[in-house]
Amino acid sequence: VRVLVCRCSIGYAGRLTTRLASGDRVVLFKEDGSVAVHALKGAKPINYMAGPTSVREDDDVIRIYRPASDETLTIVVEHVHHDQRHGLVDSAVLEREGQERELHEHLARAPHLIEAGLAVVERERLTDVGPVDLWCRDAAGRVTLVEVKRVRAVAAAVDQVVRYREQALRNESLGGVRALVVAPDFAPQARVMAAARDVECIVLDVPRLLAEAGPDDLTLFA
Amino acid sequence: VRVLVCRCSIGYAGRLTTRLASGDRVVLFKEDGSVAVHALKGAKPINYMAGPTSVREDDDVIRIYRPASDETLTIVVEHVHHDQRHGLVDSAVLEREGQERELHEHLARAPHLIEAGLAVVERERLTDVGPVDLWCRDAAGRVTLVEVKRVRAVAAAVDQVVRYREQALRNESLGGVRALVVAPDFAPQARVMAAARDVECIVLDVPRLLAEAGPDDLTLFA
DNA sequence: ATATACATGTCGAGG
DNA sequence: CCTCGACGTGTATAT
Repeated sequence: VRVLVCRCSIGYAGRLTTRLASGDRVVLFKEDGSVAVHALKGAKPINYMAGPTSVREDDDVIRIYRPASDETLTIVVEHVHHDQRHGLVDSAVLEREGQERELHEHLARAPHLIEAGLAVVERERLTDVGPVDLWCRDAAGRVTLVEVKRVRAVAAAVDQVVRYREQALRNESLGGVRALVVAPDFAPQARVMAAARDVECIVLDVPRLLAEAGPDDLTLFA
Repeated sequence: VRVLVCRCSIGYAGRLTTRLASGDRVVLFKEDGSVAVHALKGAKPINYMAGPTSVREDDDVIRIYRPASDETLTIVVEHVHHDQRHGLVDSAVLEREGQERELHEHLARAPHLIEAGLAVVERERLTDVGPVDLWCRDAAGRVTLVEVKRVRAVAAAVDQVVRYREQALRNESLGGVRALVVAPDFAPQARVMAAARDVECIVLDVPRLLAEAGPDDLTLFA
């Protein structure tokens, strides 16, 4: 990895065109050909290129080209504060825990958290318009489709479950099909949409429940 | 900005939990409190924290905490290859060309690209369920709502313009309101949705048109 | 501060 | 290979 700290101007041309006037930045060149330009603020690079790329350096102009997508990043170096290559080794991979998939599993084991009498028939049931998170039957035996959101639900989440319901109605010609969105919190527009489309909003912060109880104790809640 | 090149192990706990075993990485600490951890591959940080944060360093353990979202990034430093602070200055802002916003402006100047006789009444017209990209009237005088996508349109884009149409019908009690999606390309699901909901799909790659002609020559196309 | 939509989104799973 | 939805999404903009 090469770490270049410099004052520079940067241009990008590819999916769009960007221009960044002169200023100090930290530029990382990695062995896989990827490049990341960090400005002084923000967690994400202000400019970047995915590898593989070809890097050409003519004097004070560094030109990074990515043939696969015909993108070019051009860095005009005006002053070098620091420039060093590091021979580094890293074989570790990032391990994640606590994704939406797990959420479904926990809810599938404790559907009463959503509603008394609810029974999960199938998880991730595939339809023509996408997978339904939880395909259920309620206490009255009605088909009930549940879309689970780990974070705040927005209008799009309501649209999503409405699509599933339409498809379910078409393919199964069932009497009434209910549509639910389960989320820790709902955006105002989502509430409006849900009311308009007859979708039920269930406020339920499963990650927090899991944190407060043990992962195996979800059945304790009601 | 502090640039730390080191062998380290990293843990993140917040919206989920991640763990990264020992390896060499480049860590950037910025003045705004944000932190970016770069592994040896990939343009984007493998771990990161948005600012503002508090950073505490006890011996070989660096703990970054973000109160706003109760997230913690923990870096256990095993070996320091390089560690340096740089006093940097950068007041430039990234200028982008070709964003969706600009597309609206161009289309507003050349609405005939969408359809002959179309007239733009208002851009970014606000409704209770979101802003309508282009609020227009067609040659026959009918209200016509246009949703513009810079990239391939998916089902959600169709849902979006349908929301706007519903709202328009409710608030204005207009006769017939047309709904259009303009995009360089449409996903099959989007086509199906559009047909089912009576939404028209207009294939139009405005960025390419702009690239082929000059930005001021859009009116030449028909 | 909150709410909303964009993004060079990027990434991974499923058919 | 394509199609799709999730993402620790992050980030800017408008209310």
